[in-house]
Amino acid sequence: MEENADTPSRRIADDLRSDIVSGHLSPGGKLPAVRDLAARYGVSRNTAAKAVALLKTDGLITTRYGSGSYVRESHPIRRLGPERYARSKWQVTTVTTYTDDRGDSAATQQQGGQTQDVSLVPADDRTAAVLGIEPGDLVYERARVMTRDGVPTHTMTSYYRQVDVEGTSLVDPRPGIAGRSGGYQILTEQGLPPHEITEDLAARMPTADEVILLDLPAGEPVVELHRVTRTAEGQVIEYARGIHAASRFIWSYTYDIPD
Amino acid sequence: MEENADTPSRRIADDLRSDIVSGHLSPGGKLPAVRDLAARYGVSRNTAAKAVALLKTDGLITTRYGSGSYVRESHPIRRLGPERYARSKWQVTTVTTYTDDRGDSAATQQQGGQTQDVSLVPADDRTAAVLGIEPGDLVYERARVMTRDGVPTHTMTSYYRQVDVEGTSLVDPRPGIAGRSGGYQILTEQGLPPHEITEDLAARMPTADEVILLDLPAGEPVVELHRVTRTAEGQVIEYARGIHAASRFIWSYTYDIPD
DNA sequence: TAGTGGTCTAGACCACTTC
DNA sequence: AAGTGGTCTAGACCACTAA
Repeated sequence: MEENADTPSRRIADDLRSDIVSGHLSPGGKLPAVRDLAARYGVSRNTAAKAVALLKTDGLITTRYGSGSYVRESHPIRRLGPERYARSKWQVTTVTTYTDDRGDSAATQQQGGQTQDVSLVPADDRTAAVLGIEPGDLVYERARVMTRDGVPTHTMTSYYRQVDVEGTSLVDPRPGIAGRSGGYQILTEQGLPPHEITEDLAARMPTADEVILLDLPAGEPVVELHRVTRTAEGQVIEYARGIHAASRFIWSYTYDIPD
Repeated sequence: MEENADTPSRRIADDLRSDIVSGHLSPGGKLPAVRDLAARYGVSRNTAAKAVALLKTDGLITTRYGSGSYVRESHPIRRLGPERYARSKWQVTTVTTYTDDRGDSAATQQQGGQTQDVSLVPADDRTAAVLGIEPGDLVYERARVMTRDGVPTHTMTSYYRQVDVEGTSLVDPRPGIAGRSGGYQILTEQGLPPHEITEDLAARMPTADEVILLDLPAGEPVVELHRVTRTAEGQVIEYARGIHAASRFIWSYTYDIPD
């Protein structure tokens, strides 16, 4: 059943792997140095390094330059269901504002585990098609990077038609209102209450940029999520794209069997 | 912005990568031999091989032992929405049967791009919890491997309570009835019409077994899908687990924003 | 300063494919 | 038989971390 290349580097990697999964090496624990592995197994340093590299691309360990190799800590997994968009979570009746302590002049702000950056950009083909405008037309882009416990977990970039959000606090963001899911609140105030969501999901390996942005360990895939939000009348009011570190999420959907 | 290690192997890999994305090397096309790359760049064979290995783990190329390295063909992507479970697709009124030409005696059969294997197995903890039975209780396991154009795309293994399907054609499978989505038809005949589905999705790197089973190229993630099917009364009638080659699918879900 | 991961060279052997 | 990918050795240098 097993079609394993029985090579020294694979054997060393397998030994280390079973040490990890069996718990002999606990998360955060340090692996033997590559030089030590080489000596213990009687192989060259290069071969031992290759074994460690295998575990790295498998996402089992992380290496810290000049420090050592460590068993990767498994991150808490968050389950994402439709309830994360529930009205009760973003619909506010009394607007509570609070001032920004640090008084940033830039549009980028740190607030509650996310950065936010709003700008006016020309729509690309996909965005234009979804929002029902022409490619190149200006749209408001609201780019966010969400973090949890100081670790970046995902990005989410929303696009709005200019006419839909012009003059709102989303365009000139102040803390307290344009936070998480604040977009839906603003669209509701604009007479465009969101009603229906379509989410498309695809998994792939990250680009080099995404590895840096999300601080992804080697061997961690990402899930690319495209979200289209419509009103009850079917008008598209938001198009959003997000990149999620795969290991930190589970998506969950419940629906009736169609006819 | 770019935090790229400027090493020879990276540089070679980058050159090849831009040849691929620019189209100078078309899908299915052959890359220069490692020895040639080494000579052209004036590096050791080892270094050139490392560059090729980088592209391989990125999923951009495939290597064929003893033959060469080739630009990976992009597979057609299938969009998966709830409509794939539509009643009209599996509910049959007139049962059409046809005979198995090859007359296999085994329970494993080839039919229309999928293998099927039915057996009675003890339920693991997760399956038991979902189906509402005790761990170790016997359940019917229906394991399938789906292929498309001769390429395996995903596995899907369903679990049924013994009492729910005993004596049906699912247990003693004959071709023509227990094909794709045949399980729902049988459950309906048993007085347990499926009504609601919950799907959980998670992306991760494949195990060694999955790489072999799905013939996955290096650097291709998988999506693990867990499906729970219930009747209108909320009774769980099927629990299924599937492994999908990520690059061949997009999942799509549409739902109303909850309150 | 000592230890560590990362990378490289030059040469070698093996396994597999293609002809 | 020739070409190719995969792996290995032995030794070297560099960049980074930690004390």
